[in-house]
Amino acid sequence: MGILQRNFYSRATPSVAKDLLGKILIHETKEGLTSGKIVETEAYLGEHDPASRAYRGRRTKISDLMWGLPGRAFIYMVHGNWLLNIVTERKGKAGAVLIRAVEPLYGINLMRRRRRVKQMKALASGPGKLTQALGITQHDQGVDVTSPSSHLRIEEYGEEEFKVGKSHRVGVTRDLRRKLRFFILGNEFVSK
DNA sequence: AGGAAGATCTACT
DNA sequence: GTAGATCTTCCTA
Repeated sequence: MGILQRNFYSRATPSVAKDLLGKILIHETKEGLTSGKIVETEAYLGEHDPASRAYRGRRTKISDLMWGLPGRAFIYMVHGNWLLNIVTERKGKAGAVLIRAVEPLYGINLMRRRRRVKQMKALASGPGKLTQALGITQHDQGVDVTSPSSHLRIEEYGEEEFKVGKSHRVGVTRDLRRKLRFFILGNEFVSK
């Protein structure tokens, strides 16, 4: 129980992606606290992954984070949506896990207000939806999710049995042969 | 300047 | 269930 330590993130990216399933993502703002159980993730590898921001070692102001300290938030905008990733691998090696969907736990009324949708299922069942629901923006760029004092952090949950499903990543123009999307089988908050 | 980007919503068949 | 419009930043020309 408790918060996930840095050594959790300082491992091979696909393992981190799979092991983040069932953990709790928490975000605190002035409006209140919201949290959800992670039910879907994707692994983005380093230099050899054409879908990765680190492809061919391409460094920009924000992709630089991917080579940095594991366990920090890495956020970027795609089609008008903020997407939340967590940096993986040891410092100096690029990698990140995209959080694609969470099952709402606390602050559901606040999420409803932010998202303006009726269906619970539509609250956070997608990478752009969950950042809206939890109020995550570029303002959280680089935040250390392993720190108990962070307003954005990830904690362990109780023991829980579930089966992990795998597939190719969603929406990427050039994917790898390997299946790098992970999700909790049968969970209704998975994006598709 | 202009286009690309791990997406989402709407309005239909 | 699917196609199409629209979303907003950042990066490259």
